[in-house]
Amino acid sequence: MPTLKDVASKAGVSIATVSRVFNEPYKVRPATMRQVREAIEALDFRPSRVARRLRVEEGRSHILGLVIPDIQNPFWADVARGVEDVAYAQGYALLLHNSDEDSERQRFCLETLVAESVDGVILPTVREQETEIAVLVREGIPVVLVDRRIEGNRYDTVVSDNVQGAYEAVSLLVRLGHRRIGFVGGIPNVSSSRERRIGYERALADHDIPFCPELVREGVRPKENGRHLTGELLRLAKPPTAVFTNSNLLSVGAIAAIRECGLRIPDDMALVGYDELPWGLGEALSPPLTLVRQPSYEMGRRAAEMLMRRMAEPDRPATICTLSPELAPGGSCGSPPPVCLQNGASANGAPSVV
Amino acid sequence: MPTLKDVASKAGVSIATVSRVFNEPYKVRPATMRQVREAIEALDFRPSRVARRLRVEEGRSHILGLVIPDIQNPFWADVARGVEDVAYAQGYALLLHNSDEDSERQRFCLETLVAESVDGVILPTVREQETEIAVLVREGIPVVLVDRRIEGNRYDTVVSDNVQGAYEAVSLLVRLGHRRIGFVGGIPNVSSSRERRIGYERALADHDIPFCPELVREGVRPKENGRHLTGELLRLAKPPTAVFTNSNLLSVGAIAAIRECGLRIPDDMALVGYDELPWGLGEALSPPLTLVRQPSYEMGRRAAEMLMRRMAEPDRPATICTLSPELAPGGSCGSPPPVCLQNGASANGAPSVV
DNA sequence: ATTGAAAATGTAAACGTTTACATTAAGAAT
DNA sequence: ATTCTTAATGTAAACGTTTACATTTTCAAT
Repeated sequence: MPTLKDVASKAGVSIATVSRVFNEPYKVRPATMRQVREAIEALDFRPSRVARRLRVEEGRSHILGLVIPDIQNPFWADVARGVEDVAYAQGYALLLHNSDEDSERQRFCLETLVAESVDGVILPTVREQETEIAVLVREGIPVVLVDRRIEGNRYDTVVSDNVQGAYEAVSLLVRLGHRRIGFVGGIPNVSSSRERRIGYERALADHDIPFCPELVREGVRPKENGRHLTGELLRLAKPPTAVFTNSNLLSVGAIAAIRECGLRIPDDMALVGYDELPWGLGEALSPPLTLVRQPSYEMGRRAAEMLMRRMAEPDRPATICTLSPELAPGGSCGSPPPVCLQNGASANGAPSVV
Repeated sequence: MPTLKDVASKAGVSIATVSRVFNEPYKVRPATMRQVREAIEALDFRPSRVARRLRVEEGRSHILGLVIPDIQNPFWADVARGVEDVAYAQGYALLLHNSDEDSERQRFCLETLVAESVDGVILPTVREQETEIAVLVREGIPVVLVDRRIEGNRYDTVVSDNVQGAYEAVSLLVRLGHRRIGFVGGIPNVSSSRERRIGYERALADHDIPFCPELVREGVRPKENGRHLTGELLRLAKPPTAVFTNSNLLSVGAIAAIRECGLRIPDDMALVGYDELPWGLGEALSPPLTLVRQPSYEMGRRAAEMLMRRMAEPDRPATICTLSPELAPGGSCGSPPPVCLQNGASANGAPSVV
């Protein structure tokens, strides 16, 4: 691998001049420029990003870190793709880690990112009151949270309006005549889950339906749980007539559970999910799955853009970017839904939309 | 960010000693060790991987590069996850890029990886007769190919047996009585696509069914094409009675096309796909999708392990690792299939299995 | 106590850049 | 021609490690 020195001696100049060709081209005379360019070409030289990173003041290493729970979840794959696309557009490389919702692994990821002196990090936190982020903060590495927020709003964050999304989903079911609506949720101590539950309860309250604790099931690990939790609901003495699942994976589990019980969707059990199934596969089901769609790719893009902006202006105040989810009607909730997208005052007291 | 120097002065030793605590602990006296450890603890010091990377001889930078066409495709997400898991287990970080099947973008990715002086790279090549890899080879950076091979077998490669997979899928359709079987394939100049077509033709030949060119459709970009290509087949004067789609995405498109034409699966049109749908969603369809399942996660794992091994022994001969695909029966091809998995001599002349 | 070998530690160079500063070259103004 | 100003280039230090080599310490053997 040729170095600055090689190029310099080949072109008959000093290494500083070669470096300038890359970083401050206006400072080098056209004639010299040409010589150097030739040498670079001849040797097929590309500067080492590693050496550069070591020398340059922070914020210019041109690497971004992304830590997500699991790249196999299409929601996160979308986010990752969004991030990568803007990174690529700006010449940034992307260091990817899967945290697996595991604090220990997350700690390792973040420490690695610090040790690699990345310019910035995008991550959904594992939990509320997260302490791991401190590592980044201490090093002055910009962070953007995505999908999940942390109380205090001290960090740039991109979320979608989970309260609203859940509110609309549940309201739809109510309008279709359901009064016993099951809630199948994920890890309760991440903000997105909690907010969806708030939306659920608020929708019930607004329609004068009493809240019934036994209809709420929340799972810690999202493995087999969609099926398991839904199964519990179905076996209740007085089972719900509709189920609202809180993530794509939970929806898939719920479908399996409902089928296992020999019930039919939507005749015996109505279903509304959260998050799109990959490739719009929800539409390929029969009946198609009604769900709340989050702009996942867009969330990734925004997060990356936000990060770039923060890197440029480290002192700007933290902003929360709230994107709107969208109710995508299918047949899984019963008779085709009437117009239902309420675009009004955001249902919760979410911080300013950017 | 504290440095070696800070730790050294705090512990009252030289930086070399501190460094040794990390790299050659047996060379430092227990008493000194303790002091240094305390200083490290107190300052929360973590060595800079960047500086380390600059100094250390190649092959120890502890970063791997992964370039895949698209992380949003669950097949690649699986592969990526497999790679990341073994990387994590060994303390490696992972630099991820999406090439988008685009040579230009792929070139950029590889150049970045070189500039980051990664220890090794895992990639499915964009095309046969790939020239971009030369960059890596010239720098002596180990490469492992995955899913697609390059003629000459000069590189470590992990593939699944595409000829066999396609052969079994088509044979199944034949056994179910189909004689006009459509072939919907992807980019023809990557090895996996070509091999699947070989399997298709071989199965036809072995069952004395004439090959019919009009039944073969191959698309370049996998966007809307599953639907488009299948549509073409359905509108033929003499349409096929069954369709074999070559990737998960193509299968989804085919389902859409078949429905659009008002046909029913499997009564009016039988369907066998390739690659699992995410989360086994193929099983949630009605009828469930019959498909050839590749061990995608395992392929990622193997590739990463192979890479580690090559990094350890740069001079070992290139090996091709061929994994077996598996026919996963569903209802989409008609009446439940009889026993069909042929485990015999591999159908093609694939190189030695590792 | 001395010696010597082995173990522990320190010193300093190197890795490939960037950049402040010093030096030289190039023109413009006299 | 001389001087001055500005532009172009060079020099060398720094970034935070690792490691060959030099030096010091330790301690068993005499």
